Amino acid sequence: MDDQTRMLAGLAGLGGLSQGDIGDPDSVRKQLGQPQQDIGDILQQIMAITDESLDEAQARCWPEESPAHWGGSDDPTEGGEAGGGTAGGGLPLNFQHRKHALNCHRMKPALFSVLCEIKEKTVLSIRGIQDEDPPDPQIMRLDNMLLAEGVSGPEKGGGSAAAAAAAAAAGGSPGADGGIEHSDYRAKLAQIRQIYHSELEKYEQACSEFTNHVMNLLREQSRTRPISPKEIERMVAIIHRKFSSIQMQLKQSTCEAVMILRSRFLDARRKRRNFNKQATEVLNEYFYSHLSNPYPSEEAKEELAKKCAITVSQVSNWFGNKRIRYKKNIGKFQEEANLYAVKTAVDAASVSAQASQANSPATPNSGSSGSYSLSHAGDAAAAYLGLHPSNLNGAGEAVLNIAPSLQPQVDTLHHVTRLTAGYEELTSSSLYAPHHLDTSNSWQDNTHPSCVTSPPGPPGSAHSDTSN
DNA sequence: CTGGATGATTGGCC
DNA sequence: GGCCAATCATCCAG
Repeated sequence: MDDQTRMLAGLAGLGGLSQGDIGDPDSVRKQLGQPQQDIGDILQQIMAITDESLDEAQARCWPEESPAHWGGSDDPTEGGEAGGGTAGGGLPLNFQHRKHALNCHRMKPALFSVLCEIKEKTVLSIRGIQDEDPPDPQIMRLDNMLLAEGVSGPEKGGGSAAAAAAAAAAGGSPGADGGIEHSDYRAKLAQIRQIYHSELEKYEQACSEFTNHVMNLLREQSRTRPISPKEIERMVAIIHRKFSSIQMQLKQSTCEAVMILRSRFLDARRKRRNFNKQATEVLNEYFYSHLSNPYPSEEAKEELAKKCAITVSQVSNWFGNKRIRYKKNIGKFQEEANLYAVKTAVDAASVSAQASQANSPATPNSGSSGSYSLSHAGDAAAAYLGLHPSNLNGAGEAVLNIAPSLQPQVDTLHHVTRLTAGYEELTSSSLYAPHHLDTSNSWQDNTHPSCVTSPPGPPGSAHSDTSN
């Protein structure tokens, strides 16, 4: 039998096969019988290549450097030559021979087309199972965050802008060491950024290398088994998905690193500095002179902030803390309150004295033009020195129950209050009426006296704020 | 080193 | 949105 007759016989044998039988090499061999032994061999070889493991295939394809060998030809038979040539380096000789023989065999195109037909059907069944999915919202979130933190954005500006914004948000006193910590933060952020980008680059490189490798592999295999371009595309998409999940891990850990860095460097609590003495004094003066309503307006807050060289939110924080801590333990603040009341009064006295000198003595309230007016002094006196109606004797004299060491200042205060508003005004005004904190902890309309010299503070209320 | 003081943050409420 | 209350994290004097 020459080649031609063998081929014809082979085709005739093949024609008798049903579609299902073709899928089974054993049944093919059974039906072909001994005379068509070579066709059975061919089939076996095809199946062997189809079942070829990835490692074997890799050994065949990977050494090639130039993509030129798989690009050109549409003819599978021609591909054998090209494939054999490219796979030359380091391949077992018998393998090359087998492959070459298979590719050159006259039966190969016929068998290949049958395989294509089968593949077409099976591919149809799996097509549509996995189509391109929408962009992962989580990875978008991570991207946005990295962009906002200045890690994944443009090289310059993003990071420092974010750091500056964070530093501004942290507030705090403009200490000299703030700059050092800030630059330290930027340096660390830049380090994270660098690591992130180099890792990202590595992943991208690895991804494209692996994609190329798989594409080469598939194209190489497509010469001996049917692989459509769509399948290759799908495979590439799968690879990209896998790598993007790795990228997401990288982004996640980068975000975590940035968060830790931020909390370490920019958390204001970690940079807390006590306000300077002057600032505390200014705030305390305002607080105790407005004890009836220690809620500074926006304008007052701004003014205090300016005076103390702190931010408005720090003023708000300070008043929030002060109110709550004062309320919790009035007894503890008694002495402080006395001191500030006296101080306020003394200040008022000096203002008043200046005013008296400057103006007519007949204008006793002329000193109220300062930041803390004389009415404040009266307010303070009423609030802290017990100028409650019940504490006034019949002659309108205040019965002051304060420490002996404060007596000189109290005398001054007496003087001041006589000079300025006078007891009548104080007692008839509503200044001290709302100074009291009631049991419901409301600052206004309370029941217990504002007299800080005899505070009814909760017995044994030992400052629960320091529970930590 | 320790405990109180204090500035800042957070969560709930109105 | 401002305030309160609880809490955290740090400062600082003893």
